[in-house]
Amino acid sequence: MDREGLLLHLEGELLMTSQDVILGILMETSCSGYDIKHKFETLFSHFYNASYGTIYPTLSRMEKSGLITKESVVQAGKPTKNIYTITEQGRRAFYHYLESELGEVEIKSDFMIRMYFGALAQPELVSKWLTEGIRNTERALAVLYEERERSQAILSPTQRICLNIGITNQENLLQQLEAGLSELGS
Amino acid sequence: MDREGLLLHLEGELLMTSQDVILGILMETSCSGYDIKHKFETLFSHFYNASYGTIYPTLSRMEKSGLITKESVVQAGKPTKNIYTITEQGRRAFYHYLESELGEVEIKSDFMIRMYFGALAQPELVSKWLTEGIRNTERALAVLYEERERSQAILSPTQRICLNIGITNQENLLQQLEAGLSELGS
DNA sequence: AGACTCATGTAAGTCGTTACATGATTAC
DNA sequence: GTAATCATGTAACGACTTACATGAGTCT
Repeated sequence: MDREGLLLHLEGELLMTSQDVILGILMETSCSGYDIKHKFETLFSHFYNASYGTIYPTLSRMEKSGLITKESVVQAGKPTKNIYTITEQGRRAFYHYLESELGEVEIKSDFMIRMYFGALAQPELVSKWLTEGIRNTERALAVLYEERERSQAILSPTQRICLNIGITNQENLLQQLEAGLSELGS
Repeated sequence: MDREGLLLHLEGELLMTSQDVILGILMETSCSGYDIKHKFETLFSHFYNASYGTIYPTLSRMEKSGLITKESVVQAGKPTKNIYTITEQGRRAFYHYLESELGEVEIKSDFMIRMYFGALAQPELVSKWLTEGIRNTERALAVLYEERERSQAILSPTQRICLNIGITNQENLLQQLEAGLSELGS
């Protein structure tokens, strides 16, 4: 009886975690936790982020489980840093992630939520949000433009797609926000 | 000594949570947990989501703290449902959220991460991701177009901005993905 | 004098997901 | 007969953020 019973959750989703992203970064070049955070804030900013409170404990855990190795580098005039390098086991773990099922986009946009409920707020508040949204988008675009300038020649084909998606998306967003602001202001 | 010490974290960020979004939904109309989930999957899908495992416990907590009231509605041929209605205290809490500082966009896109590391994957895998991405985007667009058809006339100005951003973003994404796929395929 | 960059880490707590548990009705 | 829709809820667990803690060097 019940031949299908007893824990049949073998196909659990196993979504992308910080560990997978860190493995990918270390596939390209060895990094410190600080370097990784910097990449999150520049290269990955429009599709991923994680705080130091995630990065450092994750790196420790990964070292313990043999996915990466640590090397302490003493520097003159700067704090000592820990450079992490991926191991063969780490590479296998990364390829395993690439073979796994594609996960959904997870997004929580406070700005869009406020826009949706904008009719319940005072018009000045909505204008403030739009102005702030425009400023944020311009800042994000500046980072992306700079990245394109700096690394266009060395980008892989898929990185170029990635960057194009980011840039066109932010440009579109900026245009919509500006149109919205002038529409509401009139 | 140390007159600035002793817990000076009075300006904690207090980011948007599910509770704020649920309050916003209930500002417009009373809903069951099931109805709220449905709204998340249609109206909010491209900028917010939450599972039943968040919605139901949040509704219970909100009722206990007096932000909403519950009414059980017995239905013929369907399960009994709990309809939640916002209270005056709940309205105040929502206005308080609207006055709070605008939070950053939180985004984790497995798809974009894979694109970024695409050079490390086999070309067929990348094509599969792109094809899947195109399918997902088309599905999202269909939902948005349908929403525009159904409710264009009754949308508030900011909801129209919201919908325009969603549609133009997805259209742009679709275009970029298709361009990317044909570029890689050749 | 103050701000920023470089650099690492922990502790407490929040927030949220997944899987489990149930079950009638309707549509194909 | 099988899938989808309608409907609610809990328990275990995982992932992540914030605040705290420290500190030298450089730039304005």
